[in-house]
Amino acid sequence: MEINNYKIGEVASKLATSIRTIRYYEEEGLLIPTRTPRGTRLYSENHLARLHVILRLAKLGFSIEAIRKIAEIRVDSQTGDESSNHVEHHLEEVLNTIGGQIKALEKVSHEINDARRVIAGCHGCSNTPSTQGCPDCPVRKNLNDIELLNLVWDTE
Amino acid sequence: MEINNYKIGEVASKLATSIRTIRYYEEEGLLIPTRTPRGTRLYSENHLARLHVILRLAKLGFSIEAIRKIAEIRVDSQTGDESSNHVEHHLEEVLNTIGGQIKALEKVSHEINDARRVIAGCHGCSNTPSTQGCPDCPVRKNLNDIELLNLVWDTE
DNA sequence: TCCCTATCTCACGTTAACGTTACATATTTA
DNA sequence: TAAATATGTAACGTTAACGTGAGATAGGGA
Repeated sequence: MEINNYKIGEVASKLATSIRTIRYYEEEGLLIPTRTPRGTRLYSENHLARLHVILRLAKLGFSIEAIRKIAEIRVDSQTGDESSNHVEHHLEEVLNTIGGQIKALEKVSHEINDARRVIAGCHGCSNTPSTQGCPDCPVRKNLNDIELLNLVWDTE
Repeated sequence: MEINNYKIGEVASKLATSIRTIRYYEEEGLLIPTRTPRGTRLYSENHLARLHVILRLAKLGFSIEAIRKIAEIRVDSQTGDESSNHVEHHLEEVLNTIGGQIKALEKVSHEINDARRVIAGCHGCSNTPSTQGCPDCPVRKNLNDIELLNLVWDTE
């Protein structure tokens, strides 16, 4: 079915990654190409699609191990009900982790926005705890509500 | 104002991190404690709040360098308009990056759910491209719509 | 066929973010 | 005050995810 085969150099430039990375994923068992009789690696369109997913996940911070476990869904889901439940459980975990990550990122995002606004309203003083010239400093007043401000505020 | 001071061991257990990590952040200039005359590190409540933010960001994948740059907001926002604009620009970048990360994570999350559903509807066949026994295999039919399925599908 | 670029397989190098002794003080507890 | 813990500095070790040559074929165009 698939007619096109690509050599590793083409694959690398097509997906904007490095040859070493592709070979590394092969060492890790994530992407096994076919070979010419002489040993040159050949990648099909399927390989490209698979590699694209791997790169997406890697960029999001998934480790090789985590990607490998996600890839094992099919295998395990075919080997009886118990292991199938095990896989379902693992997937739930993954989804929960991702969900938590999203929540945490949204929180940080909001805090950065809030912090920016508060700081903008404090052009006069120097924003240090020892400052006496700005007793109602908005930064200090929001330290408890906007946790990220503690990073901006000088440590005592 | 702040009365409580904590030694490094207390801080580590309070924030569920390691002593080495705290000292490492100090080496990196992110969290500078005061010292007793003899040299023992002392951390105030402010230090704790600051460390908590650092740990949150680190857990989200922010590098030390990225955290440092966020912490520099205050400093730079006080040094004239040009650098202030520079900081604003950097913050926009950070927010865009976070936003993109959130979108990408949501996409993966949806794909995992979709993939799970599709695979569940394919208990019979072996899910490999060479399978002839399942010509209408739902996995193959969704390979283009649900990119993550390419990771689950055996590579040709 | 000659030449040049691409690929191959080792195998050592690199960076971030800590972990892990080792050995010397400091502090706390019995 | 002695013993048990905690903390200090210094420095080498560790892991993941590649980067970077070295030296030897392979493949494609003039």
